[in-house]
Amino acid sequence: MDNLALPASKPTLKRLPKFYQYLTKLRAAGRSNISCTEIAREFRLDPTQVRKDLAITGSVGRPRIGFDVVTTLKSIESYLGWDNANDAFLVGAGHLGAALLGYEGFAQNGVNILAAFDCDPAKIGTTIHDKPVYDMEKLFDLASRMHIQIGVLTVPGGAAQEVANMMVLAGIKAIWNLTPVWLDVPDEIIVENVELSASLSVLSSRLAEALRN
Amino acid sequence: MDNLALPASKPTLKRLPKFYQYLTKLRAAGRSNISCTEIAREFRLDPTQVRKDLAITGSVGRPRIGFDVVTTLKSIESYLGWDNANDAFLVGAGHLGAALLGYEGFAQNGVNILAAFDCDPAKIGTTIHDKPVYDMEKLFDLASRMHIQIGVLTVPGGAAQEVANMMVLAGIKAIWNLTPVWLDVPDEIIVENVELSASLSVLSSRLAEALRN
DNA sequence: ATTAAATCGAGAAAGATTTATCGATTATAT
DNA sequence: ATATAATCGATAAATCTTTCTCGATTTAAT
Repeated sequence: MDNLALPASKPTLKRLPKFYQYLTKLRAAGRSNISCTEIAREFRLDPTQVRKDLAITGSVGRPRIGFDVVTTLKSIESYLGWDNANDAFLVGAGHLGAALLGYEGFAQNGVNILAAFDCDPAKIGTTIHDKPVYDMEKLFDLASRMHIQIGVLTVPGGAAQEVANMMVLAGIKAIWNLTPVWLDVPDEIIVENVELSASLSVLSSRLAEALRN
Repeated sequence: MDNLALPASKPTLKRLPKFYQYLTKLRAAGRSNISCTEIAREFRLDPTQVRKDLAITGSVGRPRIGFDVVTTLKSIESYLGWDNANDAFLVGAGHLGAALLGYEGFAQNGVNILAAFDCDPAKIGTTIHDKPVYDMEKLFDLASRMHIQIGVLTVPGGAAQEVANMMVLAGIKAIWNLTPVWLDVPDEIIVENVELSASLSVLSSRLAEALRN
């Protein structure tokens, strides 16, 4: 398992999980192989694009046959690092946090949420979707002692930077940021922003434009 | 109000709301103007990029002074169509749906959620964050009669396509899709996908790569 | 066995986005 | 008043991403 792993562009990284999900469905339906052409049709992409994306994961296809479904699933899993999951803490057990605690996508994406943290006494000590909710105060201590690598940030915007700082101090390497706040963290910390506001804005302005014409 | 509105690229459309949020903070702090250089520093972007983005909205700056905060906020609002909000229905009042019903970002982004729909009898008839929850059965009827333009999709993946079809039939023009499912809808329907899974996957694979080195 | 059709992989071309360059403008300091 | 430094706007260059082209490969049909 040498894992030379070519670097993929962000767009590629975003398409691969979609292919994965689609391939999973195919496997369940008993399909043993699939062509790039067909995957491309499903997602309205260019077949070459799909081929290039899959090539990065190390998958190889055969003319007239396509790609083996099971092998390709394994290639994607391995390329994306889903085969050895990283432990994560979630901070902010509000509605969004609770939604994410019940999100089955974590396990599938190589992320293993161990616990949630909040400062609301009503939530501390309870469990949400079987995950314990601890006092915010314990975050630093637990995260550093358990060598947690990923932090999921679902606190209100006002607290985001402060919590992020704490995560960094506690040794967390990557932050999945679901707040609308741009986080100021050291360069070596990986931050992925889920910009709900930005996405909504794209929708609303595209609609506004469509309605003008 | 001629609104010739130059078309913006998607990246631009995603950056503008960030600038907006930042400018809002500046306004609250009493700042009257800001340079592209400073905005760029805040978001680690190229100053020219920021200038181009703002230029699209019609904002003009002055050398040595920068952009007027209040005027620029107005330009962005107007460019993104936030000044005349579109009505929306949300379908799927689970945790994620509930989180979004309480999300103050909608109003700010030109989207006005009027109601939620669900098929769970325990939820039907209640309100969540002051929004009524109606029976799914009523979606088509209400959406078509009220000329709802935006649908927010937070149902489980398995129901996504079916609900999307119903939205389209009811005359909805734009779908904000928070399910991991790729929706097959007519070309003229605007779909914005919030790919939680994809975003998480980017995080986890970037972390996997960082840990390899 | 031969032909035809589908698909692959590699590389070139096109398109989109970001970054760099440069002259013009304007507040601030001398 | 003049010089200086910051910033703007426009254009050009560079980079990144997607799409196109084409020869090679492989199954299925004749």
